[in-house]
Amino acid sequence: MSKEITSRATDYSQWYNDLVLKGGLADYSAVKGCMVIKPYGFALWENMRDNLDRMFKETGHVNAYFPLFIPKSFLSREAAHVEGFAKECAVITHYRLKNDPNGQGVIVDPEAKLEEELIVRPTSETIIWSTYKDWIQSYRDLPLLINQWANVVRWEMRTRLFLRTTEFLWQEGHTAHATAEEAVEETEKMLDVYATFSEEYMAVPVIKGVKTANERFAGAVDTYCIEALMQDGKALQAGTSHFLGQNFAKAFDVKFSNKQNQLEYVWATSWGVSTRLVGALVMAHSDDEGLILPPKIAPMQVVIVPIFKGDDQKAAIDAKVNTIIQELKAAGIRVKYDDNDNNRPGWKFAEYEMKGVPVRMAIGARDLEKNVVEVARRDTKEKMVISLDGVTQYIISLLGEIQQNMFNKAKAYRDEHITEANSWAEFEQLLDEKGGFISAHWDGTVETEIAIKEKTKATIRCIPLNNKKEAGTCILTGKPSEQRVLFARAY
RNA sequence: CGGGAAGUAGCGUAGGCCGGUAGCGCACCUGGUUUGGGACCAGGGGGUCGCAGGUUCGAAUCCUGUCUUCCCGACCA
Repeated sequence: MSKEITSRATDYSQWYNDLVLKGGLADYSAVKGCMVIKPYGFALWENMRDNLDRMFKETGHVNAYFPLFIPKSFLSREAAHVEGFAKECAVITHYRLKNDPNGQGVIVDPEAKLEEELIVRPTSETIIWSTYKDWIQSYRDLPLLINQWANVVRWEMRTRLFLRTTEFLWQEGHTAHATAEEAVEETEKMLDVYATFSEEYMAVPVIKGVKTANERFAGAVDTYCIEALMQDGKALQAGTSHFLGQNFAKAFDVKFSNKQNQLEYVWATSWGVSTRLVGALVMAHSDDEGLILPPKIAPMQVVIVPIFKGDDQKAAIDAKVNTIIQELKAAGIRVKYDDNDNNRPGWKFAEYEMKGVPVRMAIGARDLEKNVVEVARRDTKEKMVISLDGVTQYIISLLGEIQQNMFNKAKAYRDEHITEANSWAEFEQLLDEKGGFISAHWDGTVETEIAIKEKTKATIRCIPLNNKKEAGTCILTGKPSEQRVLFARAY
């Protein structure tokens, strides 16, 4: 069949592409590096977005929206920031087209050149801090806790569906505080929100940590991150939360009067997660038969497939299924009844397995007689025959069990793939033969970090929060080290 | 951006070297039989062969350019 999926063992990259394309999440588009997010994929993103949005609001944040375009000069106000993003910015130079005088089509009107070019935002710190200057005068205006849901553009050389696209959807929180302590607290609080969301909703275990100076966000004092592990043993940065110090306040001259009526620069944070999370979800859980989606964010949690001979049986099944659906919906469960007659049950089973629907119910005349239904769970592929009495309660607890099982399985895999290396030979062997996170001593210098990356393609994913101090020697240079850090090859 | 591969109907592909009416499977439409793990029979529709030039009486096929995708690099909060 045309919908066969490449196995993970054959070609992991192709497996991932197959799942995204054949699972109906996204498609390639006519624009290089940009994808079309299809309804099923967007529904998944919406469920992520809605839960995150609620969590942001519960922690005191409000939403706003800032422009897509940023004056070129803004970007260069913060030196490290422009350094980090300059190489991947789309630039608007003109605002008008005209008919080509020499033939068909249209050309850029050379008379419509902009006085100052506009950058399509790769991130919004600059446009937002230029605005915050007008919003903040007093300590009474702080903290300012704002989030925006937006699209951004980063002109990457090599793109991959969801994991790295030229345009992507994300949220970016931008907060302003009176003290460094409060800003750091905010940075850590939002990292916790991300970790909670990832583990409790996506069922993807993450390691919270801090980036090294070399991996830090352009313009940040400290970058916190959550790191997840994919089934091929590569790490994926799933979210970041930055303590920006006073860098952007100084760049955009944002000061406030404190209680003593002294002017001080404002302290800042920014934090974001993107549609990349969809890629993380796919790669963390799915198998060679297709997607496996966690119940809490699956667009469909339950699909019901009728099995019938003739209209009479169909009518009897419809009647029963309608009462089941009403009960499930009343319990807040997202359920679909697929009574489309174009495809037979076997086709539907395969299709919904590919789409990763957590629970499938199949019901036929035989079941009606016995007052039962066949329930199949996607995560373990087990099938159970369940009494129709109390089936709603059963499904509710089953969805909870699937959610928990998916997390447990991913966590067991992740935990098995955090390995200590105590020598260079061991480090290289682990990278090539086992993958995953490697906990090893590092002498703390950028030079060593880069040297290791050049030799092995492994990077320091993070220094875990609450890392225990432990004297040792750097695996590459043998110089003294005070703690282990986590290395991995990463997306 | 460098190296490699590819683009022919919605999807997967044959044909290309050696130029001469574009074929097959799945999907789709109509009718019928079916329905407990990717149904079957009969009939039918859909293509300027990625796009733009060029060579030629004639181009899917040869030449040039260009766009897009995939794999490996470089790049990447």
